[in-house]
Amino acid sequence: MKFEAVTIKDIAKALGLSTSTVSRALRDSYEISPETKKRVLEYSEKINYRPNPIALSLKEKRSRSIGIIVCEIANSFFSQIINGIESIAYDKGYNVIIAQSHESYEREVLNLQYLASRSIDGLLISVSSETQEMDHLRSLHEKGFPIVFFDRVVDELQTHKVIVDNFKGAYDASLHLVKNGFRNIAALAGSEYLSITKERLGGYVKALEDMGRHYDSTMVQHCLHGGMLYEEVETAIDHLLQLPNPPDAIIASADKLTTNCMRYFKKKNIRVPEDIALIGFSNLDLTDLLSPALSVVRQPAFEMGQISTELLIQQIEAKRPRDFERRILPPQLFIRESSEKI
Amino acid sequence: MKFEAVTIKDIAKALGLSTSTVSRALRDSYEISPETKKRVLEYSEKINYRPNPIALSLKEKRSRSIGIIVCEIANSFFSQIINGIESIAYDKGYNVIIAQSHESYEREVLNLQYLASRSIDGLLISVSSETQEMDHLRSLHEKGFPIVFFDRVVDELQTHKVIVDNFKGAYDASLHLVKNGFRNIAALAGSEYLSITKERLGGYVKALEDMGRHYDSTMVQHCLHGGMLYEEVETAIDHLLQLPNPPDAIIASADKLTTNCMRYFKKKNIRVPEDIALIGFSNLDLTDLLSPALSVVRQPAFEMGQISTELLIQQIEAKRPRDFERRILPPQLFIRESSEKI
DNA sequence: TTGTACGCGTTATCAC
DNA sequence: GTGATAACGCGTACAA
Repeated sequence: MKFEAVTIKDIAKALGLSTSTVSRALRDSYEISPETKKRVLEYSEKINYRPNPIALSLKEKRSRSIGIIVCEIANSFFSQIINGIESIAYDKGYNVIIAQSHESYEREVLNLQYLASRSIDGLLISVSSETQEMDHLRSLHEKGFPIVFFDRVVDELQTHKVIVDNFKGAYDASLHLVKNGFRNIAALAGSEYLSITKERLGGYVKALEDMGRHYDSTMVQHCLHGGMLYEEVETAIDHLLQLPNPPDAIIASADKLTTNCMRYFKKKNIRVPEDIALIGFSNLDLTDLLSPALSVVRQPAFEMGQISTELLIQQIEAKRPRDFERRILPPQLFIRESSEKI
Repeated sequence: MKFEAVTIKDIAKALGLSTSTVSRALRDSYEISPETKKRVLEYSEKINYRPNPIALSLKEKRSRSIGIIVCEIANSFFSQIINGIESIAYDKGYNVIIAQSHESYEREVLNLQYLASRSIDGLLISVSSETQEMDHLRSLHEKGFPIVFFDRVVDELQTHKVIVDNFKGAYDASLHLVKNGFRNIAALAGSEYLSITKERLGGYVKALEDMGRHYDSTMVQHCLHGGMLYEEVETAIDHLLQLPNPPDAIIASADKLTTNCMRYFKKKNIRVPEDIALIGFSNLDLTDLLSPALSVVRQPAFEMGQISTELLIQQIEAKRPRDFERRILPPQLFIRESSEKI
C-alpha cells in the first residue's frame, strides 16, 4: 500500500521546466521571472505539492524532530509536561517522538538507542528510577548531542536543566505538617538514585530541624519504582506503621506514591487525616475530588515542558555552544483536608 | 550544534573498500567473502556505526513512523490507548508521532496536514468533538493512505475501525440504574457529532424502553467539548436540575463529563448517591479513591491501542488491499458507591 | 568477490 | 532567467 506523493520533478515535467527552476520558484528566488514563479506556484497549489521532509532532512542533516524519554505518559505530571513540550515544538516546526522507560534502566537505554538511531536532533529526558549509570547519556553528550534534563536531572552532565525547587516544596509541606501539630512525620520517598528524591528529602529534614524536631532515619522509606507498584508502597507503609513510634503524618514525594498511599489507607480502613495525615507531590487534576480532598505540592509541569523545549531548540539551532542554564521553577502548595489536624 | 554521524563511506575509506561492498557486508550478503565481512563488521562495531534511517526512508519511500491524533493525552483513556499503540509500534520498529486536537476541528485539520507533510506511513485517529466535515480525512483516504479509526469512528470512510461496544456499555449501566430503583435517569452526553455519543445514547434509550420507561429527550444534555470545559458541564446539569421533574440519577458518557459532574456535585454540596446517583464512562485509575467511589463503564483502552496498531501496520505492509475490519471490544461495568440506592 | 553507477527528493553551485 | 550537475546516505542492478 504505497502512497505516491507529488514531487518537484512532477511539477517540472508538467510545466516543461527544470527541477532547479521549480525549486527556486517555490522558494521565491530573485533569479526567477515573475511569470514563471506564478505558473509554478499556481500549479503546485493546484496539485497540492508539499516538499518531502525526508529529502530535506537528508540534505540538511537534521530531522526537525526531538526525542522525549519519560517514565510514563499515563501520569498527570508527565502528560502535562508533554503538553508543554508539544506546544513549543509544533510552533517551531519540530516533531516530538515520545518513549517511555516505565522506570526501567534497561528500557531507558534501549529507548535512547532507538531514538538516537532515528536521528533526532535533540533529547529531553527525565531519567528512570533505576538509572545510576550514565554512560548511555554521557557518550551522546560528549559527541555534542543536545540534551536537556527536566525534573529528574543528572548532576554529572553539563547541560541545560529545568526543575522545580523540590527542596522548598518538601520544606513547605513538612513545615505545614509540623505547624499543624503533627509530631511524627514520616517520608515516603522514591528511588534513592534520583535527584528529586534527594532534594525533597533534604527539604523534609531541614524543616524538621528548623522546627527543633529530631530527624529519625527510620521514618524514611524508599520505593525504588517511585510507587508505580502498589506492593512497594504497601511494604513501605506497613513498615512505618509497625514502628514502636508510628507516624501521625506522611509526606509522599511523588504522584504514584501519594495515590497508592491513599489506596493503602482506604484498603486498611485507616482514616485520613484522623488516624494519619497525608500530603504529597502530585499534579493530578482530581485531587479536590478525592476522599478526603488531598493536600499537595504541585509543580508547574506545563511551563517546565515549555522551558525545556525552548532551551533544547535554542541549543540545537545555536551556531556555537552557549553556557548551560539551570532553571528552577517554584512549586505550589495546596492545603486541603488530608493534612488538617482534627 | 551539528552532530556528525558515521556513514558507510567512512567505513569504506578506512578499510579501503567501496561503499557497496561495505553495504553488502553489513547486510550479510552471500556475495561477500567471510573475511571481508568480518573486517567490516568488526570495524563498524568498533566505531558504532548505525545506518541513517533518513537515507533509508528516502530510498524506501517509507518513514517507519505512524501518526496519532487524539483530543488530549492528559486523559487516562487516551494515554492508555497510546501505551497500547506504542507497545506494538516499537516492537515492529515504528515510531509514533502524537498530535492533540484539543477537541478542535481546526486543530485536527492542521495536525493532519502537519503529520501528512511529515511523511508518516499511516494514521491512527479518534476524531475531535467538533468534527463534522470529513474532507481532510477523505482526501487522504482516497489516495490509498492507510488510516485506522479507534473509539470515535467515522462511518463514511471505509477503513479499519476499533471500538468498544458502546451501546452495551451504556445499556448495562442504564439497566443497572433502573434495576437499582432510580426512576428518573438523565444522560450527560458528549458532542452529537460523535459516533460514541450516538451509540451510548442508543444503549441508554433502549435500556429505558426495555424496562418499560418512557424516554424523555429533555433528560439528555449534550456538551460539545466532551466535558473538557467545566462550564459546559455546569450549564448542562443546571438545566437538568431545574426541570420540573429533575433526575435522581445521571449517566455520563465520557471521562471528563464524569469527573466534572462530580466536581459540580461537590461544589454545590449535592450528595452522591443520596441526592443523585452517578455512573460514567471512565478509564481513570483512581475511581476507587474518589468520594464516593465511582461506578464506571471502563473500556479496554490498552488493547484498543494494540489492535488498532496491528491493523494499521498490517495495512501499511500489505502488498494488496484487504477487507476492512470492524473490531468491537467488550466494555466492563464496575459498580461502586456512586450508583447505590440508599 | 568486489566495484561502478544510479536513484530516492531536494537545494546549492556553476554554467549558459 | 534558466538548466545541468553534484551532494546528502543508502541499497542494488549491472559490470568487471
